[in-house]
Amino acid sequence: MSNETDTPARDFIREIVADDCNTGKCGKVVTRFPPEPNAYLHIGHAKAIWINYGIAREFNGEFHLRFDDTNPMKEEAQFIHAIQEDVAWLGCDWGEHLYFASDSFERMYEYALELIRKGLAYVDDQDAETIRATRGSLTEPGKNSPFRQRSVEENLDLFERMKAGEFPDGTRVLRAKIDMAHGNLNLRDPVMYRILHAKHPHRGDDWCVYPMYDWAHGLEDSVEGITHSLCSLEFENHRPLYDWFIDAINRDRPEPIHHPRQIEFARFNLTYTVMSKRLLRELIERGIVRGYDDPRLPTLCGLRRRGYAPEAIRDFLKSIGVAKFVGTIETPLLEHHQRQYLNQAAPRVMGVLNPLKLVIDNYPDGQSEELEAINNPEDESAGVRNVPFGKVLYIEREDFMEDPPKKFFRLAPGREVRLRYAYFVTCTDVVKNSAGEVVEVHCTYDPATRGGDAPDGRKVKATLHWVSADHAVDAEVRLYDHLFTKENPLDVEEGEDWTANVNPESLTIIPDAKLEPAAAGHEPGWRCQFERLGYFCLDPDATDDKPVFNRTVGLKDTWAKQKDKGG
RNA sequence: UGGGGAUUAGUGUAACGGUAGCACAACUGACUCUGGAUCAGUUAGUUAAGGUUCGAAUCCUUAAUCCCCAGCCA
Repeated sequence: MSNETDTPARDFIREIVADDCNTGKCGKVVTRFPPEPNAYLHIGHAKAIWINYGIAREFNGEFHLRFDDTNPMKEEAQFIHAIQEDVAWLGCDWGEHLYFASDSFERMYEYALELIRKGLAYVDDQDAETIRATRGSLTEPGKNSPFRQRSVEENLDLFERMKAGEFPDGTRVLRAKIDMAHGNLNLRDPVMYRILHAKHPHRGDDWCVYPMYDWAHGLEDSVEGITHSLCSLEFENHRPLYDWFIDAINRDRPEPIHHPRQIEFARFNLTYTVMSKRLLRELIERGIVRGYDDPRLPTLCGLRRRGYAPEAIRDFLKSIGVAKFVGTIETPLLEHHQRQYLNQAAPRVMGVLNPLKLVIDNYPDGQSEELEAINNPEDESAGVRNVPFGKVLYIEREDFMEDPPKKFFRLAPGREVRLRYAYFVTCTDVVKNSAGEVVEVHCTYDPATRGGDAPDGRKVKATLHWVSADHAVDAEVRLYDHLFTKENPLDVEEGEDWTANVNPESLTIIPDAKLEPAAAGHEPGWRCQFERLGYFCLDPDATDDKPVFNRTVGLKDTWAKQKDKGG
């Protein structure tokens, strides 16, 4: 069950927002998620989305989705669609509030003109290299541009001509006139506009001067009436500039524009995976994974394909909290929330990954019957189904041992176990191939135990899942493990490639798993539990005659742990 | 030698001058027609040193460590 109905935790941002509401500093709370349409979203973005959406919802406010599309060199329309799909899938509804920063370009341009007229911005003819060279360093002040003292008229003229397309890319920029000696480098006459003759995915060829993030972002927030602009920690250094720009516009302005409040929170790292755009792209380009939606990736499309439920992702995000400490979350916490949710929500089914034939010698030849099974022991409303049973079955190879150790409760020669929802069977014999491997297990069954209980009250230590050989559906099953073998994938030897820790066994494909009929006939994205094995999700690669399942997450397995400890 | 942040069990996160709590992980045990789930329990923490105070994770001072910033990226 999802935890979403619990009272929300009061993190430091929610306290600030609540305070601003109580003191009348803001009316309706308005937040936003402002992705740049140049990449797929990952679980880290989900935190930002969930904080912004969650706060808007809790305070009965508004949540906006805004594309921060100020750099046509990097942005593509395909991401605009993919991002909307992911945000919607997460369950964050922006309603009518879909915006594009580029729709405000006209307004931003007018504001820029205002700054020029106030002598707070100037056109700089220096090239990028010179600007960088004169910015100074972390410990040394920068130098003023020789163009810093241009007249307002000249600046106005030049900026207008920049916009008109008179100058080639990179020849001029508009800069804010602040302080070339400021300790915060962002305040050393930051660039506001650069010339880019490029086709914009949303505005086409309308513009050839494009605003920089710092100039644009606060204005976007202001235009939309954002009250709390919640972003990640690396923008802390930019807040003084965010505020400076809006204050500069409002200086001597009869009608001041809205001034949102920026608050920063920490991103997080996840063990055994990477989240940076660059690294994710490299994994794909080098063929280490199949694409952005590879189920081993922490991208939202990857998690979706893997079978992660948005409800469970939200529970996870809630559980990690909101603070200013950049921590590393252990992947088992993410998995815990998937199990917790799926345990309530996923119907059970029986499937055998590594089939071993089991023949019931005293069961009549050619006979079969149907046995009733519970669809979800955690949810009575899920009802029951019939599972076909016969003389020849498949059981999990790991569920049989010819020479079992003490703590092994499952099937072994002479031992009686229960076949789930079916009968008690006792192992009487095994058949081996020439290599000495067990290829067939022979048993007898007790007809009196039909349904799974013995009338005489005798107990068995184990219950096995099984599939009738005559009725089995063949399926491909993909098992996933961590993409990296180390908690911190980037922990590599000096000089070693960063992919050195890629786990060669992160994907195991089982081409010939056997499933009960109820596992067939579903739509991609259908989630279920294979009893005793884990949660699985139907992959889009599935065809009509061959289902393909991804293992979302395994069940906890104390026997596996036991086994590991033993040797 | 600059500016901005951070630091509470293994990992996250609460405690807002008054009993350091919760979750995950780990470990016991109970129960079980999933070695799942559930239930009960155990281990384990305030970066350091001073100071203020009846009382400090919390306030002050100093130090240590870590993160971010020198794009015409966001």
